[in-house]
Amino acid sequence: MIEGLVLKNIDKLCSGTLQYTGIDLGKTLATYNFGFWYNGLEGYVIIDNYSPVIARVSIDGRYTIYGSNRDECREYVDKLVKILGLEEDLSQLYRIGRNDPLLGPFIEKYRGWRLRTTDPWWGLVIGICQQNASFLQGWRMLYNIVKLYNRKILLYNREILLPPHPRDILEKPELLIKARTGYRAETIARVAREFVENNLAEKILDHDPDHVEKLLRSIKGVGIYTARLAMVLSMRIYEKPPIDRWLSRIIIETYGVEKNMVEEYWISRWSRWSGLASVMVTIALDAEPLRKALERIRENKLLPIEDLGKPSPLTMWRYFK
DNA sequence: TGCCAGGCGGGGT
DNA sequence: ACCCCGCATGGC
Repeated sequence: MIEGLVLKNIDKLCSGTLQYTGIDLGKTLATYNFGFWYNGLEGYVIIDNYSPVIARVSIDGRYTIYGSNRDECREYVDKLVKILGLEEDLSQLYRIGRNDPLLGPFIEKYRGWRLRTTDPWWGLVIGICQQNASFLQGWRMLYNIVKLYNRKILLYNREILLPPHPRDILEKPELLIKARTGYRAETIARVAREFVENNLAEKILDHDPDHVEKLLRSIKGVGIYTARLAMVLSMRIYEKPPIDRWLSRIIIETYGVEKNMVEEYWISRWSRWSGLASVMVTIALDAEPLRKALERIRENKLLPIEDLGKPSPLTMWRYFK
């Protein structure tokens, strides 16, 4: 119990229905999400994590937006559409990947799936927590972070958790250790400082891949993988793919390419969609550890398994509540 | 018990 | 340009 904590209450601003055919909002909301933000029927989408604006979205498309500034509602709906990727045209990617030995089945069965983006700060934290750890360990760190910082807002008197503000990290860096992030805590704190003290959010607005990658990599502890994953997850910059040891091995085994040619091959295969393809592979193979993932590929089990018995990108919301 | 895993930087060559 | 190591933590 934190003494004197008063939660800000934000109001209902507007509501409506998202009319987009061919989009599977359930899968879009479910992927890489926690139980406190998605329950199988509806989810909370954080439109602005700093002066909080939140959308409640049900899988049939109905939405309500909560915030403090009623005049901005139309702009918030536009942002919601962008976050959910509702207007992203993936037809070229589908054409390229139709018969792909790795992503073919996923691309066919999950046509309605879209990448749900985060803000750059949280995208970087996600990337850092994946460093040198299993999928499960990384997402447990993220879960611990949200729970321990316990940043909340009241939506019409309903409490909703939010990711910590970078300032929260600078105030209580010790909670990162409690969240079991280990040596990653220093990197997360450095990134938080970049946002608070050096206005990193403004600097990366131009979305030029090389410029953004260079800026992010200038932070100690943020390397090529973390920078690019954050670029995919928060800015839809797909032309510089994040390729970790896991995906690298998978590409080597599946396509029979040499180790030093992996990135070049992946980019040439997926054209400007290579970063999104990287994320798709993790979903298709349920983010299984390498051994098991390679086994799945050999057995041609290239679609997510509904009852895996353990958390996967699509089902982790059922486990982390 | 070590050893390793969806990285990274710092040290060597 | 490489190669190699240590690093928090957790799983096996």
